[in-house]
Amino acid sequence: MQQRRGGNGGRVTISEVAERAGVSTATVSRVLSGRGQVSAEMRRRVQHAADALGYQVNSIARALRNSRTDTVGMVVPSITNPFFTSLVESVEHALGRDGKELFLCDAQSDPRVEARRLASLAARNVDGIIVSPSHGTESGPAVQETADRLPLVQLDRFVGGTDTDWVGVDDIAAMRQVIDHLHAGGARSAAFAGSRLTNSSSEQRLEGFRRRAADLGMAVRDEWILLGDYSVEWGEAAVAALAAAPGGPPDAIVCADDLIALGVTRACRAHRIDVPGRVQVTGFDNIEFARLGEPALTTVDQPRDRIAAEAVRLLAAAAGDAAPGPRAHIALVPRLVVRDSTRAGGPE
Amino acid sequence: MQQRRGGNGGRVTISEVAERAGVSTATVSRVLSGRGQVSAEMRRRVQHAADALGYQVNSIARALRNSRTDTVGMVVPSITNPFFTSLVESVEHALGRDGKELFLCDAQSDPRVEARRLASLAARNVDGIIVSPSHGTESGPAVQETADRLPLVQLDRFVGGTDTDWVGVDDIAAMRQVIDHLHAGGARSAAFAGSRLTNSSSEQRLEGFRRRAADLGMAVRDEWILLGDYSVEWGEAAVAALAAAPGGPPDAIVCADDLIALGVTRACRAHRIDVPGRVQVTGFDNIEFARLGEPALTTVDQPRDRIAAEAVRLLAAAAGDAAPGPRAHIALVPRLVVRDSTRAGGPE
DNA sequence: ATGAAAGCGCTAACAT
DNA sequence: ATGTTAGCGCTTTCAT
Repeated sequence: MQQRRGGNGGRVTISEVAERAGVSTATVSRVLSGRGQVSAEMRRRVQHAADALGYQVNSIARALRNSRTDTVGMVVPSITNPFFTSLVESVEHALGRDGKELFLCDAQSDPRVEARRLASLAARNVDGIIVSPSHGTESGPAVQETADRLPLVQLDRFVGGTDTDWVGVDDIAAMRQVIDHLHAGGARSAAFAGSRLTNSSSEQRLEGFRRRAADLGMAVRDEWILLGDYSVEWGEAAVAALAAAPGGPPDAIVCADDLIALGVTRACRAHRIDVPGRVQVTGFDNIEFARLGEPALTTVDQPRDRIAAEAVRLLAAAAGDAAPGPRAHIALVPRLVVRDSTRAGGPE
Repeated sequence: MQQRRGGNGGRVTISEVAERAGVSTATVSRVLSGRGQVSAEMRRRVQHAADALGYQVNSIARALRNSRTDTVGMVVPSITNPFFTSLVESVEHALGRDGKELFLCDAQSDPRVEARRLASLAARNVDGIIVSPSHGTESGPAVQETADRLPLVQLDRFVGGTDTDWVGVDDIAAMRQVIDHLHAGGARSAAFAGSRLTNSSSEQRLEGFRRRAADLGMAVRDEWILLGDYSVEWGEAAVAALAAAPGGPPDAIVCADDLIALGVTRACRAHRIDVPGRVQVTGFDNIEFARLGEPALTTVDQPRDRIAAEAVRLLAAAAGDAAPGPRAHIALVPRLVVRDSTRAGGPE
């Protein structure tokens, strides 16, 4: 076992390797970083010495020198939200193909924490930042400041008043599919359970819901627009409110994400409201647990791998350019996944 | 808006601040890092210049100089497993109190990926590493090598043949509680649905299950020990196997984690096996979704905040010491959470 | 109290 | 093809 020494953690440096191999540090560097011309013999000797000494690069030193870290930072609103973790997984895969690593931070749904995380990622010289802003307006300043310093792309959510790349889904189009499906299943009135309008997903989804419901002449009462947060608890609370109202709940409850929908279906069971018989319910995101609900959730599947790939591509492009180039806003159209919480069968 | 320049991302350095304030870089450093004696006047001037220029430390440079990064690395087997994400959340909180940040990596349940992540964390000079090893034996070499270089504590899972600190739960004691509860509910035979024995949690939990079931004279047939992976799918598959066997499933199915248990209860619904009437089911971890199962899961609640706090404490202690000191293995006794997937009511 | 200067480990001109 | 050397941005002796 190796003994820990010095402030360095007892790390072997290239000069030790150089000394042992009887060459200069430059040669060692050339061999180990694989750049420049070195003879086979030198290469062998250096490699041997490095192995014998158990040399590992110090990427801090390398980063200082290169001002590149091969690391991308990512900030998500909540690491316990399964949608974001699967998005993280997709991003990691996309990054892996470029030999980059991910430095993940949790904003704890708090713009102040988020601002700290962004600053600290910038201080650590990450090569780029992927952020899903936790707040629709308050996240703005920190996101913009960060974007002014290094490549940044917003993912899924978007914060107003910022000028950056963005990749996400077309919430309006998604909601159109949802409402059409519900309507085909016989729904003539609908409620919306979302989060307080502090982020773009929620806003856009509500907007899409309103628009298409109006198009189809579906009844949407003001007291059926229920805004809380992205959580199971909130879904449960929403049903309690809906059930208590005179006339009972509408024909459908459209949820802004699957967590809420899971809470809604659970509460419906508790309140003995048949789903989808009495009320149809839809989610959004298609997290793994969506299919486990009772009944399994009809929901909108987000193309996470594609979203992640586009984000990584934009970042790489931005890193290459000297000048900031024009911004891209990429909205992918998601797909409706029909399960058992809605009455299947369209017009045909 | 600021323009990006140079290889540096156009960052302001202390020499620019020094020049503007008309002082030396040493003074700037003293002011900004809050160390050393500086007159109030100087402090003011430097602070002013730094603000005007929008100075932010370059933590790469600082880290190279200090060989300290105030960052802790964490590696988990799977970032999509809700148990690990909530553990991450707890660790972040604990770290936040020390002003440290977390660099989170996903091992994708693959010891080779895990080894790469560990090496890369070490290369980035994190101050310590918290790892939940993905494999019971194959994770060994990489974990030990890393532990030889810097403070490391294993969390939750433990890999054999390593000499490091560890914090987790007492799986044997936990299983004892589970089996006693099941037995009190009338179970006289039991199956175990876990993961292949490639990690300590699974091994220990099976061991605890076997021991206590034997103590109480519960029937445990070999074909009732079902080992797959920690996933909902595996839980579903396990029930299919159990239901197909002559005589049908045993009185209880003990699961090594909640994901498996969620799959088990779901499959029981599909197979019209009443839970807890015909079969009692238990989970492990108490993830958020455990209470959402149908029926809600009886499970073992892991004291995540406590586990995280102990881990951070051990890391801090190790960072302080020059010599490696004796190892600590801290096993916390978890608490059984009784819900609807078991027949409640103990002996009394 | 302040400044000059060395150096953390690495890489890339620039020599040879 | 290989070596010499000058820094990347910061902190910290050591002088003054």
